[in-house]
Amino acid sequence: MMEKNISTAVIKRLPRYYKTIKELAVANITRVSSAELAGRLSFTASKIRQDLNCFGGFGQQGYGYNVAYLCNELEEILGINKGIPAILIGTGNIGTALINNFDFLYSGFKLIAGFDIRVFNDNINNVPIYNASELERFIEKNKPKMAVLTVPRNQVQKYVKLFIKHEIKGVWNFTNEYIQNPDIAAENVNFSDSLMTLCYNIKEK
Amino acid sequence: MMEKNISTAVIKRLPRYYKTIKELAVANITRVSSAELAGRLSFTASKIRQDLNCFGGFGQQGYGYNVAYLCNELEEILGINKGIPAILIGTGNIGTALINNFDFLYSGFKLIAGFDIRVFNDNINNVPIYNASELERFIEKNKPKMAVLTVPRNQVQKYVKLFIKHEIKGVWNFTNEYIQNPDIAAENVNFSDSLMTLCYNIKEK
DNA sequence: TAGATTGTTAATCGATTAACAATC
DNA sequence: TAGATTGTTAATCGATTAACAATC
Repeated sequence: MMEKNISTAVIKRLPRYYKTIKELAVANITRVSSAELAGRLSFTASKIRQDLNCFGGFGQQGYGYNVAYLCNELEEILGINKGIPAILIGTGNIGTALINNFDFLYSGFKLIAGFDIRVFNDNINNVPIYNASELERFIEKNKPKMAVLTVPRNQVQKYVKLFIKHEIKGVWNFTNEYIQNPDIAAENVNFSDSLMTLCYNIKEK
Repeated sequence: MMEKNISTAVIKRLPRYYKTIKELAVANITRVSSAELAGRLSFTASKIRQDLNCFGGFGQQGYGYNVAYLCNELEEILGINKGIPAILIGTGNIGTALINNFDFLYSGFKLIAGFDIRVFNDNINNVPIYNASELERFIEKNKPKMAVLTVPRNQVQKYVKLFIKHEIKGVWNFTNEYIQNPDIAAENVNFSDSLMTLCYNIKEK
């Protein structure tokens, strides 16, 4: 919680550490060295030791890291072991695909409802879908802490304002509008940025 | 083409420059300064000038940048004005959502076919979908340069090998397996990494 | 104890910002 | 010409890597 200023570079690597360690844990491997992790992740061992040390000394000289212990610690650090309540706004193609297929719980969230302006009391993959007119009342009552935003970009600012008002702490943003706001954590998933970057890199091949 | 080693940090910002400039062009704005762009993008003006200068002096002292000209140059640099032929493997939920909704052409690609092991001669949103058994023959004949990969992760390595063999230059990777291979450009879109990062950042709020 | 491997400091490398001369 | 704003160099800041003493 009160870790002193971890750099965003480190934070972005945490999920990769977690997943690799989790795989080892599932495979019943009990210990691992930074050098082994380095091989699996194509990072340097030095970087891995330095990154993990931002959060405490999880390893042991001459031994390495205990897999089960490190796995638990990373779950704690990321905060993905709590099933934080989340909602989704906009049940179009991408929204629906996420509800149907994405394992929210694995990444730390419990999807408790979806909303759309065109829907009245439906459900997708056991997630209840309500009309957008119910949104504020639902938030007040159920206090979700995160919202997935899969709506047209012209509606983004309206929803961001509403999220902040109701103390939603984070937004997983699939619109093409960047969200950058000190009052709410945002992850901007931008397909066209990603694909344009690929286009550039293809040229260089 | 032969630009001298542009850093990945710069390359990742190019799409954002392009989109902002494109919007100005569409709005019939003819000139823009680095300071104005800085305001729109929440970058520093200095960074913007330095980034753009990696590719040449597009601006003019005392004037700023000509929007239409810069827009064209950025299209050229990114290479998004060519409609590079692309295919998609795996027409599950996310694959289908992309075919139905994503504007490939806007990001530089023309989606010419989709493939799936469970499908025989179908089509989605006017894109023909073939059985995966047809894949190699199709590639040989139509020479796509990019592949969207939306298959289960245990099939990733098989397809990467096949892409390289047939000189596909880039892969837009939606599986949970990271692709990092000197023989093919890869953009790894990883939903759970993104969401775990958001989970971490929510805790800090 | 000897070997292994961490934690951590110092050195290097890269990216960002500041500053200003050049020039439109 | 005077004002504006770029292109570019130098300074700062941050992130990565190397090295090794500490220690299990």
